[in-house]
Amino acid sequence: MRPTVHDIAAEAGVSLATVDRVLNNRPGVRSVTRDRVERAIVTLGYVRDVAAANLAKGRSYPFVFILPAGENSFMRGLEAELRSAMARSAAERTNITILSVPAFDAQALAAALSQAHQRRPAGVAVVAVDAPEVTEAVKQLRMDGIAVVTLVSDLPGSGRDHFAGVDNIAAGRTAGTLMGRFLGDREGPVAVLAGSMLVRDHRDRLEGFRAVMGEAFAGRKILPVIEGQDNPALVEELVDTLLARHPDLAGIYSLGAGNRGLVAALEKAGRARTICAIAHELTPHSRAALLSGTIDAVLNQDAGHEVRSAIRVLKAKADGLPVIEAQERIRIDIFLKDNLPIEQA
Amino acid sequence: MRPTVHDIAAEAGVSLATVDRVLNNRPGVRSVTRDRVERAIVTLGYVRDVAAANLAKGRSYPFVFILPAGENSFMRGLEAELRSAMARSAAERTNITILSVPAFDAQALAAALSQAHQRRPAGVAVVAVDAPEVTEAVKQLRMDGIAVVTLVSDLPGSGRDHFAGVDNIAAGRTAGTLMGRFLGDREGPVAVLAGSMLVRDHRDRLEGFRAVMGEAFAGRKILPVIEGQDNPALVEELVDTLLARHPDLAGIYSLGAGNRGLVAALEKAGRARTICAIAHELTPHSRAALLSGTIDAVLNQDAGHEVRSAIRVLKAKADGLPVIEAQERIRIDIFLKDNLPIEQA
DNA sequence: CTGTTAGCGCCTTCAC
DNA sequence: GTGAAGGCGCTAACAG
Repeated sequence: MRPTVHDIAAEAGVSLATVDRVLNNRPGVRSVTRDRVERAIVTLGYVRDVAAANLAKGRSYPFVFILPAGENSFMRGLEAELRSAMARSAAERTNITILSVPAFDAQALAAALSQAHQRRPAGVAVVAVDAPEVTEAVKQLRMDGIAVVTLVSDLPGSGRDHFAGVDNIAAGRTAGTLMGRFLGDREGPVAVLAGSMLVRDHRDRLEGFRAVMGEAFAGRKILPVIEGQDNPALVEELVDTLLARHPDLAGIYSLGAGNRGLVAALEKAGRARTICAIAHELTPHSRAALLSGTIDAVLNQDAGHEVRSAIRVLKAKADGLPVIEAQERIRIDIFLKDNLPIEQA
Repeated sequence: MRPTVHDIAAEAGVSLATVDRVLNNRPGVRSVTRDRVERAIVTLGYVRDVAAANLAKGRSYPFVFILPAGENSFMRGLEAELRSAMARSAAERTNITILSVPAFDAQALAAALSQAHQRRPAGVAVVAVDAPEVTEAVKQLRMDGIAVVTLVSDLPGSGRDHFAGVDNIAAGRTAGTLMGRFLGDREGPVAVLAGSMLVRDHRDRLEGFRAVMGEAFAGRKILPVIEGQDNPALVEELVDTLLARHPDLAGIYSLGAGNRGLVAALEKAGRARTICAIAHELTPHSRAALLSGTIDAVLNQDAGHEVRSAIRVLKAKADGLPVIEAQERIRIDIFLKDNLPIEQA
């Protein structure tokens, strides 16, 4: 049987209360006594039963999650994952509130952050827009000891505790390698379609993509970036124009959302099979387009992992515990039509 | 505050013990009483606190894991993951024993299974070899109410409770699509290198690969399968011969282990960059080869996920609880040099 | 059939 | 500074 607090108390010749004080390094123990207890802990190889500790504490963690509103399927999927995490919140002793803000709107986001602040939560997770007022709002939270995790899109320089999202430079590089190799010797330029250069994740993907294309496929021409605001209708319009203007277009890298518009435009023009399309985020639409062959590859970040990681990290930070960064790293999934995961209910 | 057993007892006008009996559907409750309790559970929206239940039960789960011995990096990585799960076993109330058997040896595996049987564990996880004596041994375990999960390589028809591994037909298909697209118009045949046709996972990958090549890249010639027994030295020898015989070889799909040998042979022959190589399992060797460009893509199954999933499923089966199959599905990861995960310590 | 009681391992008053 | 006692939510004897 593994040792318990009783065993330590016996071994050290003190009471349970004292052991507990040492365990949670609370004040009120002479350092001699503390030493004795710590020695007992080591010799017995004691490991605290976290479940029992939480049970006794009855602690719960109030968190606020701030997500962009709108039709964006990825974000709606993320919200669904969050809601299913909330369903488990009884068991996990977490208490989550969702705040919704217009996409790409720094002002609104900053306001939401201070609204979150007023609730005095133990932690906040936010899909960041890279702007000074947002950075400032995050700093305010941190100054009040509230843990902050950026989700999906980062905000470096804000002092956030952690970023729960993928390495978007690497994601852009991955897209570049796939594009270059899938195209092979085929002639023609490649277009890049982004949501907005206001968010860090899109900027990073672009940087990675351009870097690889420059290094490994230097002969390939990259057209200027098109910004579709993650809005399917706008994306469709822009791609219509693009296709009309470039009859020799060989590939499109869509690094943001709104892929419904991309797919519609490609199919309408009858160029779904001839243009190599690489997009981000597995949604019902991108999945269908992958299966039909309109999209050739989808890079994905697992929203469920991101949400669960954010919650784990917020808990750890709230308790002042260390985070094993390597363990919280979110992978860049590559999906072809052949390795699609089973559709969830 | 969420409702507890006390609240239910009060609401239903019974004692704690009765509530507990209903909760764990143990016998000894009149159906009228049972109904009353169940109604209380629903009206109060009660959710059992699993942590507290486990604490009270003090239950622990003795499991046996049977793994192939040998140098195979993937299997050693799997074992490492298992050992780190064992390190957490205090917290998870699990008690794991590892049994090691020679690879691809059905006799030895069957013997190990009955050795595991004698320990009367709550569950057994096994990397299966597809042979009648193994199937029989698994059936024996199941007949004694011991849960059995196959790990990495499946054993259909054995009545195992669950398979913790990837869909290897899909993995083979994925490799096929990547190979076909990476090669593009480039001429030349493709070779397939397997470990052994005795294990199900290798057979399945081959099937998927051939299917896609036949459907989508029908012009491409596939050479007869080479079996390297997952042994680097043997693989190197076989690939040496292969390369000598086929100066026009365009690609190699290595669907088993022993990739050290493959990499050595390709580099020795100076054909590392001209032949498109796709392999399985991310190990220190395949990672290095991916970075150097000798291997073009690696398909991976996350050994950590597999181990943790196997343990979760064994626990659930041991408790007679249902398993959400979709949630235990193991993904097929695709790695290029650009999206390699950070190296773990 | 049903209820009482005493823990599981830990934390938290409140005395001393 | 330290200790004793009670309780977190649930389960498991053991009585009735």
